[in-house]
Amino acid sequence: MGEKDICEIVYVHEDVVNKIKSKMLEDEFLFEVSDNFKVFGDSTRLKILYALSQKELCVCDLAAVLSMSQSAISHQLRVLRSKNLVKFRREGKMAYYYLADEHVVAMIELGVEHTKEKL
Amino acid sequence: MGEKDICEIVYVHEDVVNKIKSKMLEDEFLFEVSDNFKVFGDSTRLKILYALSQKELCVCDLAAVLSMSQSAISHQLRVLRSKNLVKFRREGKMAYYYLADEHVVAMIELGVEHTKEKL
DNA sequence: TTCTCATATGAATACATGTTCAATTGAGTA
DNA sequence: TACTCAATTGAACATGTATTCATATGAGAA
Repeated sequence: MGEKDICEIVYVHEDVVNKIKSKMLEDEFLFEVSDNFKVFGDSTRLKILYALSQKELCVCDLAAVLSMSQSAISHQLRVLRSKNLVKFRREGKMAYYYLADEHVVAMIELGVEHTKEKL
Repeated sequence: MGEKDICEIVYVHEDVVNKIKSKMLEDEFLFEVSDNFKVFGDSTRLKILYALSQKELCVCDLAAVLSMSQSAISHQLRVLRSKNLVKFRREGKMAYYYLADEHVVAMIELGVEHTKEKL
């Protein structure tokens, strides 16, 4: 009886727990959702995304705008690419990055809104 | 000339960079926004929030629903409290937690929506 | 008071992650 | 070919953070 490391069934509201459990989304799915939020949870990446929401920019421009090293920016762009939040096109030696779609803008705007409201 | 650790001004699109720089939001503000996203960027916290969006629950119920230790849940609830995403009321020995406001629900829903669309 | 039990907390551990540094790639040019 | 330079990449380092374990708190019951 009772599961390890968890409070014993005896004093849990078993019916409520089961009901909520049945309503919960898949663990794997919620993990994915949180993983998506995580991308926006770093100020460097958020700045990059916000800058790109104004105009497509090359890596070097982004480095200048954020006052950070090209390498640091490039590493973060890699993350953003892997999450399909940004795309890029090559032009000569340069790589111009831009936001993948409108969802990204919507997400940023919601975050900005909610943060403003709490001031 | 040129800033340390940043690509030299010579090959940067100086005009573009300055324009974007002027349009950027305050560093401090964007840091705060990313910090807010970060709270949703952990699956345990997201699960807690999602569970609470169904019904207010005590710590022990949450532990049972998530199949995690009471201590782990309590630590995360502390984070959620500090970010004003959840509130709680005491009833005897128990502490019933519930979502602080509708913004939390809206945020979760947006995250869920965006994640679904990418499948 | 003493005991039980739901919750909270502090320290320690383990793991994840952002940045730097150095080296590499690859496109353009001489 | 050799050279330049924007961008990428890998390894190392430092920092952050989630969970566990042990303990403390504090309310209710005996």
